Amino acid sequence: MGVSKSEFFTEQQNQLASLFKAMSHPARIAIIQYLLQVDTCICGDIVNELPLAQPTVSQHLKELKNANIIKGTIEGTAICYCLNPDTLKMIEVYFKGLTNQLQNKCC
Amino acid sequence: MGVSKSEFFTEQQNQLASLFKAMSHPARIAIIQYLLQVDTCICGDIVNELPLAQPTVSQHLKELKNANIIKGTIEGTAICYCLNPDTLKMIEVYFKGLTNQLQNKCC
DNA sequence: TTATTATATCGTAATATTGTAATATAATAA
DNA sequence: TTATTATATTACAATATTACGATATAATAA
Repeated sequence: MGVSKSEFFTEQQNQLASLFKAMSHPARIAIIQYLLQVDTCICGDIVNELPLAQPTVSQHLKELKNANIIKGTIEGTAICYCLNPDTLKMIEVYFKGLTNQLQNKCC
Repeated sequence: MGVSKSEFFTEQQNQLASLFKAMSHPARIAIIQYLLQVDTCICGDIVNELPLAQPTVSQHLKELKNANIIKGTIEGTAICYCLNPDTLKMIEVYFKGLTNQLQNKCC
């Protein structure tokens, strides 16, 4: 049916799934890595960095913004993009919790 | 077109994207959390833990197995499932690297 | 052998995602 | 005002995902 039965899962499970979905495309990973690589927020040359048409890149940026992985602020005609350290830190902490819990148990 | 242009991205970018895609559904997050919660590998009651039909759960388990997030070993008529600590550790390390790099820069 | 039980696969419907051309918007420049 | 430039939105085609009924497989039990 293509529809996730999200109502049967917890808020946290749905939120984590959305976050990972935002990172589940190589173009969006490439955007994250590019923003990490450059020294500062980058104003308006992300489209040129990717092998995709402008509307496609715009769509990917929108998904990353909706997931709070990046922030964009308007700067004249351009838009300055930045990673959101809080969200990335949150994911790191989640996986740290996972691996810590795993050490005690298992297989 | 519904087809990712994966050939234009690096191997690492595609691999990370696949890994996150495997975790981009609440049912698969629920499976991960359930395997973490129980003390040991769990043999054959994952279907009963989820609000989804057996073929659907089987499909989700297959995706997690393909992504190396869980391992399954046959145990008589049942299958014992376990988290794969290596993969989870790898993701944790990736995000640790991200947040470390972020501290020096930014916004 | 014939159940029974657990899991996988197939087929398919409903919906979501990806990508782009065309177009719109919004800020500044001439 | 009319360009120009940067980004967003719309519309749509191609493909992928999600879910499940029906069925297959595979191990054990009776």
